[in-house]
Amino acid sequence: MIRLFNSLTRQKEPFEPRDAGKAGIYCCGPTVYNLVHVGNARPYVTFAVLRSWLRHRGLDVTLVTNITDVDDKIIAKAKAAGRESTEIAEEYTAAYLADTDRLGIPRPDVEPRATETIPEIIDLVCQLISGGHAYPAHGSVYFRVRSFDGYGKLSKQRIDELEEGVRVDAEPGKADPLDFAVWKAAKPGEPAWESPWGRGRPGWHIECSAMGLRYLGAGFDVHGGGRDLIFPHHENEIAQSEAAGLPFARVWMHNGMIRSEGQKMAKSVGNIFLLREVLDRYEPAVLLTYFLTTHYRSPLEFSAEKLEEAKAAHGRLRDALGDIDFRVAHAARAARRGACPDLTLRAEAARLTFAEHMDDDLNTAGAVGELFALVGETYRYLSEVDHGEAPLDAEALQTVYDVLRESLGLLLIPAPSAAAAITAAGTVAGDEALACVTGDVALLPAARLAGDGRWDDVALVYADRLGCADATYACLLRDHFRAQKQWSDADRLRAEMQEAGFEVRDTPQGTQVVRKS
RNA sequence: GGCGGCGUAGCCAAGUGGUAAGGCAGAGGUCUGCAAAACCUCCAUCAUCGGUUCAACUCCGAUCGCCGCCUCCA
Repeated sequence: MIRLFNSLTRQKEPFEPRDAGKAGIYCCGPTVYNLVHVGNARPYVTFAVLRSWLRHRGLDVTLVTNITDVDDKIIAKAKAAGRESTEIAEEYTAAYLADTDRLGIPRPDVEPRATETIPEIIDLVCQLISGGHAYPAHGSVYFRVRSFDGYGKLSKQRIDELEEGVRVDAEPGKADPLDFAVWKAAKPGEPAWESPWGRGRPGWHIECSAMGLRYLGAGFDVHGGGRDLIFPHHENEIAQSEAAGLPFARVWMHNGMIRSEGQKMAKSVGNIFLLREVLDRYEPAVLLTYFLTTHYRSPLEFSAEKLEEAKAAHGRLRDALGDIDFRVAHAARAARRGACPDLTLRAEAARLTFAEHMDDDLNTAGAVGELFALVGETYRYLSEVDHGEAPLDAEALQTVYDVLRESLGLLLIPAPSAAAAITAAGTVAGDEALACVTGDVALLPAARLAGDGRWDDVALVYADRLGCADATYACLLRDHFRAQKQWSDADRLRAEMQEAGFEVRDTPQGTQVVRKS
């Protein structure tokens, strides 16, 4: 049973989709007036993983993430730059798509634009007016907060208390300072659409109501976004939709804030790190590991140290995958082979525990922890195998490998494929290795050059091989040198391989390489 | 002032009414031609103070500290 923490009720609840077997999720997307920063990216990752998990659980999931491409901030930015606001919107929409694509997570199923939803927005405003929940004034239309009994049910605020804290300058047409615009009259030069109230544009909030209802229908399953959107954004979305007679989202999920130097990462604070800058320095898998090793509702500190930690942590998982694959490939060389039912059971147990964590309000941190626990136990077992205390069970190892790989896949963390991560040194050694190496026409000169100590030329030959992610021949040659105790040659070759982007490890089964990340 | 959240080892971070997963870092050791990886050992009584209970870190209350929202904000 999947349980999700619902911000509306402040507790975990069993997830019961509106339509059996389906799930509709709406995740607040960007207002396109700036580049995406790390904090912005957290919900995108969170809800992509939620979709992934729900699909794994057999649900037909639709994830909608809006792109708000008409808004005061876009207009302000355009004015400041002396450009058209549509131009700004297009530029940052493209940047948003490009940057999030680099994260490597699959796109939402629907990515609607506010500007493509104007008719629905106008319809919604009309309904609100006819129901007495909104009123036109000076070409704008305002939502009458006090007309909706449920106002404040998400943020747990009482209207009277909000009233005291109002800091916004009262706009001339507003009947109540808390009322908010669902439609804004356009000033000259601003983007505008014809409406019953004159030319104008949607207010902030209304576009999400319209798009959520349009693509997922009334009473859809999950609405998500950053915790900072609870008020007023999400509160207002609820008010606008439900006052119009359309039940809105049934479960609200809010991710915690990313912090930098102890404060929320925000443009206004000025402590942002752009997603693209981070991705220039770290591969997506590292950033995803960083995000997912903390529960989505907890605040998360962002720093270089944290990323380095995530890199190291991810490295252990990646290495484990490579090591296990290597062992399976070289199972034939194990001193003793046989069944190890305990390891198989352990792997299956990990699969279940992983699932339990994921079912429990998407506890990715606990789930990843279980993966690490499995890795630790597998290494312990492997160490026993090396000491002759246990037989090598290639099938059990394969099961571990599969569990790790599948699990990472469900978390959308890229795991290197077996072929790319590791290339086995083959099943020959000593003279056989040399025969194998020299038997390869392309490598024949390399071996000779190596024999003559012409390492630069050898490197050139290997560059081709290594470039295509295949270090098999280099491994064979190195095994040969090691078998002949030609240590300086072996060391030199290792250096070349490392330079070509591989980590090199010596094992009883031969030279093992792992592509560096 | 109102609403909400958090406080677990050097750092990060899961978790539970019955005596604390995991990661990073650190110390020592094993393996190893060297290296790397790995393995072994060591490293917390869960902010503080009360209360409930056979039993609490986990429930309740108070205190202290930090953070978020109430204005744009993922």
